[in-house]
Amino acid sequence: MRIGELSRRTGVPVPTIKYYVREGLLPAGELTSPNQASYGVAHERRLRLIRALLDVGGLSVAAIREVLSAVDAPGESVHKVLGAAADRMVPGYGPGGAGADESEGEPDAELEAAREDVRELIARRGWDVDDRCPAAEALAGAVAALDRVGQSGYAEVLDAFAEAAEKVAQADIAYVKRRVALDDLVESVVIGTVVGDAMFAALRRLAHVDASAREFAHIRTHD
Amino acid sequence: MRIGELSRRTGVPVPTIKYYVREGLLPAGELTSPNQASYGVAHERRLRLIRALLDVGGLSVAAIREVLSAVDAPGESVHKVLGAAADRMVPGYGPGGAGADESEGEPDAELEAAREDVRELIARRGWDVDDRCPAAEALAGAVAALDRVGQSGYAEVLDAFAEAAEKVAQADIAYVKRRVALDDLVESVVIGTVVGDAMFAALRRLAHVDASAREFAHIRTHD
DNA sequence: GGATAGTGGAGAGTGCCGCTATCCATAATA
DNA sequence: TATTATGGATAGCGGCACTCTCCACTATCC
Repeated sequence: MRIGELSRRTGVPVPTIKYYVREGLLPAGELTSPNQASYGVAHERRLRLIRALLDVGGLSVAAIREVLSAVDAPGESVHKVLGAAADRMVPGYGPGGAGADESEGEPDAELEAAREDVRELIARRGWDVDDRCPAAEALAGAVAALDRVGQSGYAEVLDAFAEAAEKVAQADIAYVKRRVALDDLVESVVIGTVVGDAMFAALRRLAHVDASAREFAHIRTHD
Repeated sequence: MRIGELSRRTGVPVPTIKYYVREGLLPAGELTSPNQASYGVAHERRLRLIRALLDVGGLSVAAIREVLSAVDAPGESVHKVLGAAADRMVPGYGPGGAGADESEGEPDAELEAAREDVRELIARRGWDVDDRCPAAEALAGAVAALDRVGQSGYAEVLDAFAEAAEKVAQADIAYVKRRVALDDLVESVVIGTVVGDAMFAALRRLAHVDASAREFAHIRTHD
């Protein structure tokens, strides 16, 4: 298959495919002559993955490159590869911490308190995770943001959220064990993680609307 | 309080505050003389909300403007205001549909099938929800993406996700009913929705890491 | 064999977005 | 009085995800 057909089958414009190749998201086609290359189903599959990560997951091109390099890294334990991929999927991941500058400056009391909350939560649930991994940092960042905005009481729901997250993670793992071959495992987890976030967020919104219809239909706002 | 102090208390640079005022995210300060204005705690609060929506929620400035205009709209039923706000918090929300062009072109079989799945799910759960609202469209978009990437079997987990989402939504509502005054209700729901998404995503990742340690510690990848 | 369309590769350009810099006349502060 | 801060407005910047343009060449159709 040449680039034009790859473009037709995926709906991605030819120049965009070339751009992805340049950016290292997609391997180049196999050259059959100096200016002729052929692409296979692996390219098509990878291209669809890229678009899903981009359009549904909202990852940046740089983040996708990182994630894919973890997907393609060979010969480690699955747990380690999954961890490496997961780290790179948290929004705001980058070399040297969770997006913000941090290093020097005032101590940031909310963030420190939030980190402590997160450590306690992890201990309470008996999770075998590093409390300084990107996901834990992201969680602390969210809790700190609630604090700063005067909704610190919202931390009360953390345990209910964690309970639900465990259930969801169990469903994720069960699906992967049931249906996915080892070769595709990491890729499946990546796509499941990223578009699963979007799915869950949408479902939560639907559940909110439903609950709000029952609770707030006849109550009016201020003003 | 003048703009400098507002800046110091929130950590937002003065030019950025001016920019938010220009963009209609933040009301202007009350003028005390031709070039002197005073800001109150309401401004500080609103500014922190903006930063949380921007930094943690990843909303665009345009989306924040939309959401805030729903927050400030007076005199409707709470349910309607919440619905309006919720609609605007869906990633990719905009005038005329879910981000993509759609109108004309090929029918997009995956998306249609996914919409049908979503309708069935909503019926199955007995949710009192419009199946064409932005959240339902976003869900269909995610399901369609899974389909396109060859993970259509992932729809098997939809019910488990929905179950968990209901639990989370119940916790959200319980929190709001317990702790929030009517005046702050919409704002609290907005912040809870947006940073709750980030919290849940982080928790799911932590639960994944924990589960993966148990399941995949000794299995190696391909290559 | 000749016309037309498509190709790989690479650099430059585009449009949007969230700021940031600069300027100015005026006002607060030391 | 000298310095610093302010409101308001316009212009510029850096990053990002493309998209355009150009070129010599190749494939394909008649």
